[in-house]
Amino acid sequence: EPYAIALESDVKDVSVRRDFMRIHYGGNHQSTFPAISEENYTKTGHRNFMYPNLVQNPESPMIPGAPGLFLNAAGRSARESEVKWASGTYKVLTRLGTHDFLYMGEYEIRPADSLTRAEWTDQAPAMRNRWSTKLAKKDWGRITRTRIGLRRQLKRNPTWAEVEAATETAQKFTYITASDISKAFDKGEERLAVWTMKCVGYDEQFQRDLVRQITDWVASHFPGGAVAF
DNA sequence: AACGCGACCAACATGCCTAG
DNA sequence: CTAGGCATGTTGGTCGCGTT
Repeated sequence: EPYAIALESDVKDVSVRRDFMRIHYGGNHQSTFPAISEENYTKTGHRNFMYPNLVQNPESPMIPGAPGLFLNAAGRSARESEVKWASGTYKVLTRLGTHDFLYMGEYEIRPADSLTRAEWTDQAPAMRNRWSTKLAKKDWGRITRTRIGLRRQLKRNPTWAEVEAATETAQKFTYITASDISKAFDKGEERLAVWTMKCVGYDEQFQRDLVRQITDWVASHFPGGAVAF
């Protein structure tokens, strides 16, 4: 099932920093799906980038061409949620470590069944912890917090319409803690939505450009030389 | 004591978007 | 056109814990 890539490994295995990607291809240096300006799109011809990290997405591809899974707290399954990432392919660069994003290939991202309760509890504590604390704190955790808050009030699972209605109000359910969230996932009341990531191509020219540019970039930013990129 | 690892915390800047 | 706010985050530091 992995996509076969015919590119010499000393080119294929060269990873880059987000700072470098921001400067050469645009987008902010944090987002998983950074928005790319028209200007940068015109310049590079690329605007579909995806930068998963392995803590929140332990099933991200780690080897170019390999398939993977992308997780998201959508409050409902990927099949039920609004259509995202349906058109076109994405250049996936997985964060393998600090300053270490590696191009995996061109990926199609398609809805799948949500993570089961068992699949959640089998995950590493660091992964579950990360999701719980982020969902408690971040704006994008609001749907999950709302569902948990409503479940408490109603003594039953809220409908999607009820969740949507609640997000129209000022109530952001910030009193729902990371521990509350963690318990809700442990009980299977909340589940992470899942998308499959399938490699359908590999942009050799893109990777060759990265290698060529990163060499110059690192040389100019780290004149000492002995800095991993 | 030293070391490695993970958890945790706070600082961080820049491109992009939206409101005016 | 400009100003301000936002971004499923990254980074580097500290701390606690268990191992060497």
